[in-house]
This record gives sequence, C-alpha cells and structure tokens, in this order.
Amino acid sequence: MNTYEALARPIIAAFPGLELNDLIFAAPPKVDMADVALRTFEPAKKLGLPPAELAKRIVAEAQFGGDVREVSVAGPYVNFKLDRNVFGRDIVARVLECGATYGTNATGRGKRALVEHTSINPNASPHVGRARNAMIGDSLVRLLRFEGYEVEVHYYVNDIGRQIALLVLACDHPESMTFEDMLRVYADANARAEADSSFAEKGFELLAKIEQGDAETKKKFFAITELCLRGQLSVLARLGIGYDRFDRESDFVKDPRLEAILDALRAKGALFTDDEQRLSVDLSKLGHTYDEGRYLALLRSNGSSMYVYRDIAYTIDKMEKNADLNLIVLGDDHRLYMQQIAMILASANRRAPEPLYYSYILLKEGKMSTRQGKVVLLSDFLDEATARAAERVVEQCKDLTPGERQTIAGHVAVAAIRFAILRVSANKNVIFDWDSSMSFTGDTGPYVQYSCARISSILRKIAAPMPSVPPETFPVETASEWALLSKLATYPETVASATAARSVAPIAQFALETARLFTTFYHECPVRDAPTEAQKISRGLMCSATRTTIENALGLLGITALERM
RNA sequence: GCCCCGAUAGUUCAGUGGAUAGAACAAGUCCCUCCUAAGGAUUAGACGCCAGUUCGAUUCUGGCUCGGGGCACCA
Repeated sequence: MNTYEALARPIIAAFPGLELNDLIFAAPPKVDMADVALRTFEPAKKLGLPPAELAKRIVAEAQFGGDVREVSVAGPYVNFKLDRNVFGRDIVARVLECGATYGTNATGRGKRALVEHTSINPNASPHVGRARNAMIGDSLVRLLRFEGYEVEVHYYVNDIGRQIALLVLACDHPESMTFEDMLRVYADANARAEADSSFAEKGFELLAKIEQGDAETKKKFFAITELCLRGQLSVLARLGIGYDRFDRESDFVKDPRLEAILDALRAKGALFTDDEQRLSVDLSKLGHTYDEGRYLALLRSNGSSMYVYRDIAYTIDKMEKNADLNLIVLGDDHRLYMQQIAMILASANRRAPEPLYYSYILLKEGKMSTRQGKVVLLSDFLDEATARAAERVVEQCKDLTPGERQTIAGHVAVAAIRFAILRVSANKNVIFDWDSSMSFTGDTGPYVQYSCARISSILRKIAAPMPSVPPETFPVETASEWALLSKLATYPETVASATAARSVAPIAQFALETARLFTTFYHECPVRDAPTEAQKISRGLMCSATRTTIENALGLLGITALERM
C-alpha cells in the first residue's frame, strides 16, 4: 500500500514493536541530499531511544533490498538513495492502475454521511460571501464521497421568516416576477418596513396566518420562495454545486418531538416565561457560564414558534437519520447559536451535528449585506470572470467553436473563484478584491488547469500510443522527474489528512505544488523529443499520472481539469 | 460588556515540535526558430512582544500588544 513499504518492512523486521504507521517518510529539504528521508522522532519515542541513536541503528541493523542504493544517517534522519527507476515506476503504475480513484483511503467505505450546507434565505441572488458556505460544503461532500462515504446533501429552506413575509407583501403578482427583480424588491421591502411600522406589522400578521395553516397564505409563500430557490440554485449550479434534499422550515412548525425537549428542559428547571410572556430557556441551568446567549425564547405568547424552536425540530429530524457523520457548515455568526442548540438537545440526551465554521468574506467597506444591497453577486462575478477568461481562450483556441470556447471560459472562471476561496483556511476572514480574485496567473486555479492543458497537449503530440502499464525499463533520470513522482506518491496522505481535518485546503495546496513541480519538469524534460524511446515512454506516462492526480485533486475542489485553454 | 478568530516578506496566503520557513502578487533584470508565455529563469525581502514547557518552539501553554469578526432574544 504505502509507497515506501519496501523501506519500512526491513526496519520493522529489525525493530520489533514498530508498525507501518510509526514510520513517516518525507521529502528531504534538497533533492540531492536523498530521494526520501525517514524521520526517527516518532519511532524513537516508541522505542525509548534518542532519535539520532535510532537512526544510526537503523542504518547498521536493517537489511534493505537491492533497490535501496544508499542509506545514511543525518542526525535524527535516515536518508535513502533509491533506484529511482524502480520506485518511480511503482508510483506511476499505482496511479495509472487506480485512475480516478487514486488517492482514496476508503475511510468512509460502508458509512453514511449527512451534510447540510448553504441554506441561504430564499430572498435574493447569492453573493460571493454566501458562496463560501456552498463551496466549502460542496467540496467537503466531494471529499467524503471520494473517501467512500454515501453522502446525502441537505439544504434547509427558511421559507417562513419575517424576511420572506415582507417579500410576499411586496410582490403583488409573484407570477410576473423574475428572480433578477428580487434583490431590488427585497431591499425596498426592508427599507419600507424600517420606515413604516404598519407594513412590518402586516408581515407578522402573515406569519401568524401561515402558522395557523392558512392555505392561501401558504401558497403565496411557496410561490415566492420557490422562485427564489430556483434562481439561487441555478447560480450555484454554475459552480457545480447541487443538493439531494430540500427541507422546508414550514414543515417543522409543529413537531411532536419537541414536547420531549420541553419536558427535559422543564425537568432541569431551565424553562421560564419572560417579561413578554414568551416561553424561554435559561441556558445557565444547562451549564452555560456567561451572560451572552444565556436566554433563548422558543415560543411567543400567542403560542407561535420562534426560529430556534423550528430549528431544533429540524436538527432532531436530521440526527434521527442516524448517519455516521452529520455535518453542518455555518458562518462564524452561528457559533453561539449552534452551541445553544447543542446544549438544549443535550439536555434531552440528544446530539447535535458536528459544526464546521467559516469566517466571512468582507468588502473593503465592510461586511456584505443583502438587505442593503451592498454585495458582490456571485452571478456578476462569474459573468465578469468568464468574459475575461474568454479573451484569452479566443487567442489560444482559434480552432474551437464559440460554444466550446465559452464552455472553457466558464470552467476557468469557476476555477478562479473556487480555488481562491478553498485554498485559504476557513477560519480566516477574506477581503474580497475584484482584481486579485479575477487573476488567472500565479497561485490560482487557472494556473493548475493550465498545467493539465499542457499535459493534454503533450499527450496529443506524442503520436505513439502509451502503454497502460509502465514497462520494466522505466528511466527516471533527472531530479525534476523524481521530485514530481515523489510528490504524486504523497497524494493519498494528503487526502487522508484533509478528510480528518474536514478541510479541502490541503488538497488545493497539493494541486498547486504538483502543478509547479510539473512545470519545472515540463521545462527540463522534453517528452516528444526525449533522448531515447524508453524515456519518451516513461515521461509520457509520468505526464499521464500527473494529470490523473491533479485531475482528482481538482475534482475534490469542484474544478474541471481542461484539455485545452 | 461578553465570545470567537487571527498576527509569517511591501501585499495576499502556505507550512512545520526538529535538516537551509515555502509560494504568488507587486519591484528589478532576462527568456517565445524551444511539447500552450494563463509560462519560465534570476535578484531582493518575513515567523508581533515577553515568559514557560522541551534536548530543540515560528509551531504547544500563559500573559501582553495590535488587528478582524460575532452576539445581546433576530432569522
């Protein structure tokens, strides 16, 4: 399994007590020092030896095979020089054999996962800030599926909030409305509610009606939210994002399972009626230790439910599906809120989903706000990025049809935004800058795509068909070839750690580094005009293996590896 | 007020309890008779401060300073 198992086996044989997982092989700081290095810190700790001493003993006592050319001690490291032809061939063979599954560790085989993400209020076109949730969630879904999980993606449709009520009020003829009108109508409605309290009051009346099950009102809400939802989904679909289930908040207004929750809260003395006659929770009775967020109202005096109350019902509903993994992607603003829900559920011996938080994308002027119309719309961003990409595609791909070019440009635009967002840690704020996120050069998604396009171009140009299994004679002669291959060998570990960390950022980093190593190889090692026929084949297969690996990595990021661009 | 997050090069980001902290952008100088210059070569440039744990800390812990964000019954 492990690429360097041939190095690990003799060590394990010589030092009983060590296992495969104790031995971590890493690239040395410089390629000329060694082909691969073993860190001895971990096994030394296990054996109770000083690292440097273990390194010496490994070199002296372990019996390595003939493919290991040289073993040397370098302080706490053991450096290996290998028969690159043999090890390199193994790496390429494994990648080619696995193909689209290269990199999986199958840690999710036989397991089910439920992921909720995006869940935007159905009111207006999504902005790039909201899209961070969708991109993080979607990539996570791709990662889990790659690891073998059976994943169900849920989207919670907040279809009965105050915001929606205002929108319904502002739309006299929803059938004539388009999704594009929505942002303006939404902003206007909010402004009007601010200025005119009777308008806002009408909104609450509508909410009361819907909670009583008024069919006519329900129909109106449904028409508006459905229109919005479809519009939002079509924009998200441009990013390659989709969902399996849409759960409507209105279905959780009266949920019998909540009685048990109320009983549990009551039993702990955490339930009380506040000054406005609302049924509320005092979370300090459940272990909450500070003032902020101590009180939480569940039901209004007229018996109608607050948002939290419905959300608790929804959370119970999701948890009862008993997935092995139950995740929810939330903005930083929901941290406290989610803790509150988890606490309430815990009081009734129920569990909450595992939350994954991300920080906001900010404008230079501050936070984006749909209500105030201070946003960069995702669709606008994609339109502009696609247009800019198209300028290049026209130059590079003169022989393609306009339709084909447009498709490529669209993929480049998606790569730019998805890569820019996904490669940074989710807990960092990002200041949105129109120019740098529209950049296609440097550390960007399009750069990685470009390396794939180059590989495809090479493979098209070497007329000879490539064998599907690397031949026995497989020359790996230069440092750049070895650097590239040893990088490919680490991809499964990268996927494993990304899965454990629930973050696809390491995958993006890997794709970028691999693309850079390929580019070095590209400039130093001609394939079509390789010095020998054997090298032409080995290099050609290195290209294929690299493409497969990068393509898999980009796939997890929701980015398409292109043939041409 | 309370909570959370961050601090690495001029800028935007990686990264690691251990071998010389990586990129990109911006700046300078080069490279298309050479598989796509969305590229490459090359020059210059960084772990906020103070303690502690450790054989070893940019990484872990505490304090400080400076940023950023969130919350206070709203969806």
